[in-house]
Amino acid sequence: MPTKKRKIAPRKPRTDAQRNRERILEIAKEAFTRSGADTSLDDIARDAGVGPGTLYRHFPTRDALIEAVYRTEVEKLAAAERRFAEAMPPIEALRAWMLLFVDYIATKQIIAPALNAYVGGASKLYEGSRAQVQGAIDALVKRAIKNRDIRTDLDPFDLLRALIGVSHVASGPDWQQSARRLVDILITGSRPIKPIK
Amino acid sequence: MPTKKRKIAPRKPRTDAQRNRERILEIAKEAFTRSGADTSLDDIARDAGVGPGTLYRHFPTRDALIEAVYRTEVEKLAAAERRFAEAMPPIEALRAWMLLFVDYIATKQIIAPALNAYVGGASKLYEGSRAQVQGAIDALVKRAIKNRDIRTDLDPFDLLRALIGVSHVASGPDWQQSARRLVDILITGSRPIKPIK
DNA sequence: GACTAAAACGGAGGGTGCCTCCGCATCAAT
DNA sequence: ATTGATGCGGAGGCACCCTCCGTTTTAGTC
Repeated sequence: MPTKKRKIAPRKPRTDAQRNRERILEIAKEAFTRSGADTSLDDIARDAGVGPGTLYRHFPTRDALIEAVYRTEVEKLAAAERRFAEAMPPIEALRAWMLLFVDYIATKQIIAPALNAYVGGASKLYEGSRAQVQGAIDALVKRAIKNRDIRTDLDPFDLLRALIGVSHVASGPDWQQSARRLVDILITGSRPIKPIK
Repeated sequence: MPTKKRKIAPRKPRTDAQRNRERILEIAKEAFTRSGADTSLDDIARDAGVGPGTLYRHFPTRDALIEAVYRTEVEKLAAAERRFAEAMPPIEALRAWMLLFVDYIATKQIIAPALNAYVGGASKLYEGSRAQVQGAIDALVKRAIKNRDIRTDLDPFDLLRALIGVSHVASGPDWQQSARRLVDILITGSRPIKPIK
């Protein structure tokens, strides 16, 4: 059996497939950002210049497509975590990242439903990017705890949940200020416990 | 012109219309609770023993139907506010109501989308019940402020936003505990400002 | 360059849900 | 009993979802 690793050679992926995939992603990103996450997939396919069959072969479900679009965005968030952690004191890094998170989610409505699937656990599709976000907030919280900026028993995942909530709700005229106030409240509430009065 | 108030007499509403309306509401409540807010409306109509036309005449949009189903639930929340306010000290009443709110929303998924429309302002449909919820939390916060339990600059609407967020996300194995922790954080963060350190 | 088999394409079409329209049935008032 | 208004319901047009499969394109081979 001279086949070292399954079959003889894995063959090179076709270039047209690759091209189509990217084109669909690009169009989908626009469409989702413009018209929300329930845009017609047939429309997206048409705009991308492919048949519906092609779209569905690349992305079997709507969620799969959303997830793919969304993954690149998540990577930017993870990158911001690293940047902030280097440049600011722990508690400020955490605050800044939380604000960025809210802003990010709010402007790209695509993500909200996907995020809900995080905590809902309804779908296994988002596992990959969930880990990224989780990793980012874990790092920030751990760092802030080590610096005694926040209480030791804070579960980062709780904070993530609250953040998703806040973001989800972000819209309306003054949501920016409201979000800022809420993040402040969350951070204040996460400070080390000090008996009041 | 002897017509005092528009036309002569407003005529009595038809009994069959009334009956159908109630039957639709009943079935819709079941269906939404059982299968989520995007159950087929044609199905609901069929289960209620009426034609789709009848359903749509009574409730022109899906949102209108959800709103109607949801209104009775909101009234229970408002009632709870009054009960708590009488029976507990302000801060505890607020906490208890917040927990009830989360629990309530989480168990009846119907409501979540409707709540988002509150703050999103996308729809004018929920104005009525929005006022009820707003009234409840306003009263609780005002009372707690008067008692110096929480900071004076807290906007009740912010708290409502955060609550909706928390609720929206409530699911998964340990969401109950998570929600409790988050409500605690929110309340701690809403305490009067005391310079730390 | 010609050949071949695998891989990908795309669009026709069946299924389902949304919502409207309008001829017909039912009801309140007389 | 009559009548005009009010409500009923389901057929049907539209849009979207997703699949299936005959045709086209491509990578690897000679």
